Amino acid sequence: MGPITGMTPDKKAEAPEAEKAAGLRQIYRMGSLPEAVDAARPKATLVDSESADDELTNLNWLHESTNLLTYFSLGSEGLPIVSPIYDIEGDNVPSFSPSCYQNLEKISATSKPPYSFSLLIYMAIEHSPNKSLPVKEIYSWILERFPYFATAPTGWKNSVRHNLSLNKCFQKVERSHGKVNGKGSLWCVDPEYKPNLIQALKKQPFPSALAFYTPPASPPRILDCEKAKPLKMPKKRSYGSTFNHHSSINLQENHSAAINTDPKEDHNYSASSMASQCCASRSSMSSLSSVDEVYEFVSKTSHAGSDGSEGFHSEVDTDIDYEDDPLGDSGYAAQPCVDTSDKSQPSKKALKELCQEIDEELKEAAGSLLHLAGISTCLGSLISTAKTQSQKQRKK
DNA sequence: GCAGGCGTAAACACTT
DNA sequence: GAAGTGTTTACGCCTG
Repeated sequence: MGPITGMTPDKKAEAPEAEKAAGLRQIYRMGSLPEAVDAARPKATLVDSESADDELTNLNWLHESTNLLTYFSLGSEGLPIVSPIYDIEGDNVPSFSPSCYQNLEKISATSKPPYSFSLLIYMAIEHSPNKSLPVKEIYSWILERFPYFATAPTGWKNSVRHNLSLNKCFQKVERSHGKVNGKGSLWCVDPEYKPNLIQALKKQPFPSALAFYTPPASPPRILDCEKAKPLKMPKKRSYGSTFNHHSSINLQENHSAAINTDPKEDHNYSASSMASQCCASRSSMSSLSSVDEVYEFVSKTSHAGSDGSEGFHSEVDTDIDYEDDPLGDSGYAAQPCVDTSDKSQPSKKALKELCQEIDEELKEAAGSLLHLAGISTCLGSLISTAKTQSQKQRKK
């Protein structure tokens, strides 16, 4: 049944692209940005004081880190084409300035993105407001972000579908009950494997992958894939094994994903990175304030505001039927697995669900705030370290 | 050298 | 019937 040709001419034709990609990776690693990112990545939960000190007092690291810091701006706008992952958890997440990816963008337009298909799919799904997308929209998202595929052989779509089918990380969910909205089903990320995907993202050369991943500030949202019974039983074979379920990081439990005490997982962070330093700062936020406290606070706030509060975007606001808005970002976002027949006469249950959704949104917002706080802490720490170091040098 | 992850191609069934 | 979608199998490359 399988191909006789194996690596086809297509594959061979891609070889130069692969070289480019390889070169690209080198570029990523050569640049100060990823190195800076690496430089500050914590290697373990707690770095021993000496090594920590070494890292912190290393001027090269500092230099690079400060270089890095000049790159990102809070609230910067625009989407770096090749690094959409920063946006995974929301549009308000601070991002690197697109300028720092200018060169990469140029390259990426013609070269293969350095993400595996599973990650691309993950990013696409996560980018959707409701964390679920039909295959077609996954194509669109990838095409939009990675123009490379516009000119790539159509086989990549096959690969996407292949990944969706095979990869345990992805679950097929029914579209809205009793409705037939075009072909195919919606696909979402299996929450169980989400941390693993995130971890896989961390391994990517793009610093923003980790630096600006906003850890879930709330318990896993009840998404379509969680509401709906997966259409199929866990059937998938090896692809999902990339992400050993048992060794996965529990981001909910320990939202400092970058900090992993499991030596087996440590290789994932073999190179310390600025990205996770930011995350570390974020994680160190636990010393600043308890996430739970924020949950509580936000929860209370949301309850207080749920009876008419405004100004906070809820998915419900954009509850446009996918049928009506097939191309819009909002479309499938809101409709899947929600019986639209309920909308005409919002029941208490519907209202409760709505409140819950707003609640979740607020919790996520809290996460973003914590995230910002982490970055702020990170910046503060770096600046003070820089000052200390420069003072020391002046004295010498 | 081996295993696992990944990308790719292809065949087939099913749905729209 | 065509096109899109989903599943499965097979193979080669790359990396640890």
